[in-house]
Amino acid sequence: MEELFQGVRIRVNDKLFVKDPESSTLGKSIVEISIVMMGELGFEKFNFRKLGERIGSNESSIYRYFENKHKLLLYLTSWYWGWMEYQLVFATHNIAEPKEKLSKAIYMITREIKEDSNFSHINEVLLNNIVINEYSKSYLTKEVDEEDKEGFFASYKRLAKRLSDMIRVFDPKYKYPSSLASTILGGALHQHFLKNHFSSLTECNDKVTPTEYLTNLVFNVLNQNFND
Amino acid sequence: MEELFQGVRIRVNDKLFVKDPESSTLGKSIVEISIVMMGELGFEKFNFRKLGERIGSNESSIYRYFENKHKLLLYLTSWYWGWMEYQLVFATHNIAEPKEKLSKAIYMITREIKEDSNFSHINEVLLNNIVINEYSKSYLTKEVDEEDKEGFFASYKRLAKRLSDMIRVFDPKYKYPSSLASTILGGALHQHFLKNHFSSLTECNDKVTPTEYLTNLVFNVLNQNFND
DNA sequence: AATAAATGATAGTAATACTATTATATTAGC
DNA sequence: GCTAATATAATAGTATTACTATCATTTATT
Repeated sequence: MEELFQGVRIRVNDKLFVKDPESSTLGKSIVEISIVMMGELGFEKFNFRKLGERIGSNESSIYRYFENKHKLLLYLTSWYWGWMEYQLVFATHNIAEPKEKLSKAIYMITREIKEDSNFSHINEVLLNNIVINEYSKSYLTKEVDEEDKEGFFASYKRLAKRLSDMIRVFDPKYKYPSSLASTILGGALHQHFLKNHFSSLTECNDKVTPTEYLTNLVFNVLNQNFND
Repeated sequence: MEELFQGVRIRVNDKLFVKDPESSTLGKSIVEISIVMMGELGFEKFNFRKLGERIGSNESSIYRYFENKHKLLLYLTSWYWGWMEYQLVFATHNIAEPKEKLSKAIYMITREIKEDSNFSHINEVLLNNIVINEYSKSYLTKEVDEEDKEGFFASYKRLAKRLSDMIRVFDPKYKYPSSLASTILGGALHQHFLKNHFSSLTECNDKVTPTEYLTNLVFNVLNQNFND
């Protein structure tokens, strides 16, 4: 799988940056190190001054790439969901059987990312943790509707659409494919968070994965005779 | 129901405040108006200076009640989950039949709060919206583990426990009662948010409620013969 | 009326989230 | 190899936030 990735670039809405960070060494290191630092400090304590110090660059130079840290978070998470969509499509495209296809999709979305694919300066393992801990902060804002109109959440929505389409194919009678897709996407992040911080609120742990829990959930919900 | 509430007070972990806001008029108006303003401005733009101006009081006086706005958010959401637990217990205590009991519990947790119970200075309709939009910010922090040890999330955990217990009673063989309870709690907030801001990601709307979706989900998941 | 407690007014600090300006380094075209 | 353009760095400055400290005044208690 790795080799094919070499030639692929994840597209991100270009309104999310002032200057494309992929277009220069500094830009790439802003993205690379912001992922490391946001993971270490959390979104609130992370800022451009600290990032500048760490990469040996000037705060003002970072502002030439990203308007502010909110936009940077949107960029990072958009990249992540775009990457996830690619992973999903790649992993499922040759599966014809609807159940197996959906099952694989759920696995791709709910698994813990454990190895960096190394095809770019972006570490997906670290980025996965940022998504778990910070993603909801990117849309739980007063600006969400405007930003949605600008297409800032497009990659997430595309992914959700693909998943709900697979649900529809598997069980055309099920009435809530979009809601279920959202529950899988949101629920996976939430279960990963709970297993790390609120273990009493979940059965998930080292042995029982969010994948296992959510796979069981989805296939018990779907294809029932009493979808009423 | 209303009348009984008159004599009840929702208890909140007293480490969440410096001085009990229930103990004075100023304290109550801090809580009351912070709910209004946090709803209007969102958590990020809300601050103690603006709150002080609005209630005609001094910023420094507010700091005598709450250390900072993060603690205030924890206070408000703890109150909400404590109130929700009370509502849940009250609404289900006389139901013996496990399915009906669980069904009622799901309704209580997932419904849209539409009327203020008027038994205090706290408007539950507005507070419900704050919980939908801001709750996750209260725990998606680097301090979550310490704060959990201090018991700041106790009321949420108690509620989750009650719900998972009802799931266990209804279907003792089901392997993920805690995870499912978390999914109901988190999923309900998420579906309400989606219906307001990302309608393409959910079937929920004015006609189809999150309650309907989640009730269907839970009873399809539970009591299956193939819980494997 | 005396005392304590609560609140208000004012000022000040350190950090954040930028913006603007100018200087210097790097790169690209000729 | 020189020139011009572009990118980055350095410095300074502003408005706002998130407080803390101090002292004055109001309100409640005995």
